[in-house]
Amino acid sequence: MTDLTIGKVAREAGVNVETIRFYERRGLIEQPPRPDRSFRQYSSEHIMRVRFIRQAQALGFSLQEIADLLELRADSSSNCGDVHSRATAKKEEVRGKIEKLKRIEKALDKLIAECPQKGEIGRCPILSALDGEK
Amino acid sequence: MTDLTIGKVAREAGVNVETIRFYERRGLIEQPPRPDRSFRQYSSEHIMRVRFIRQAQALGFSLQEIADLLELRADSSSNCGDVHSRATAKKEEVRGKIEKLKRIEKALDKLIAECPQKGEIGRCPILSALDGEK
DNA sequence: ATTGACACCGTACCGTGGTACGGAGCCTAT
DNA sequence: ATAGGCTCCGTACCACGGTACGGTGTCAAT
Repeated sequence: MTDLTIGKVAREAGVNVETIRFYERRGLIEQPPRPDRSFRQYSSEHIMRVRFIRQAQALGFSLQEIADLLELRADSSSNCGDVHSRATAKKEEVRGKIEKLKRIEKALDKLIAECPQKGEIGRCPILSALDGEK
Repeated sequence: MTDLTIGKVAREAGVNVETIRFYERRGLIEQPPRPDRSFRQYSSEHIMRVRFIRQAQALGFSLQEIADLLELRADSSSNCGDVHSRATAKKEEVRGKIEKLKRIEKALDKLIAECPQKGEIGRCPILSALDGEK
């Protein structure tokens, strides 16, 4: 029951087997014991770990940033403020991306409004707008 | 004066020489004439083309999508509505990204609010939130 | 004992948008 | 004519987050 092979961990965590090995190479997952240098023997902790990674990814953290978070957690000299600042920085980054996308949305809106939706392509105001300028 | 080498085009358009050649390989830029198989001889049209690409990129279009736009423009049977629909689709895509980022921002906000900013890492509510669940 | 399913490993490949490298060729001015 | 600067080309490399491949090894059940 407790003999978790890589395939079971992958299924439980909803990822591919190769992804587990990939995370291991990246140092995101602890090396599981391997008696007789045979198959990796995982524990349920490992499943948690993979889920942690996926949850953090869903919040926009890169694998490197996730590695940093995991290192923080493992280091008893770190405290909650360290994590707080990581999260705040990420939030600011996300806000920045939103602002940028909003500007793009506005620009597209403007172009779309100018377009008559018919007429020859040569006079398309959208394409013309993309043409010149700096 | 009109002998535009690749370097001049690159400077005028604000990109690297390699980028021009890269765009050419991708079919985004017409092959310029090359008398005697010597250096590429560009026209000011080429500079416009590179600027078009960069403007479109700034609006979130991928190089493939830009290639499609350029093909539309070159095809006399296409009309302004085709471009309009491309722009509208892109806008929807951008809106979707904004929504996703907003959800991430909210989730981060929630976690940040829960964090006491001090205390041992083992009880960090942010890290705990990332741990379990599906 | 054999079969089938899984695990092992290194390495290559995917898409995205370029950048960098290195040896060769060419072109212009001195 | 020779030096410096630009161009030529193919190919490799970067980040990012995986995915795929192929040959071999292992394990459990029949």
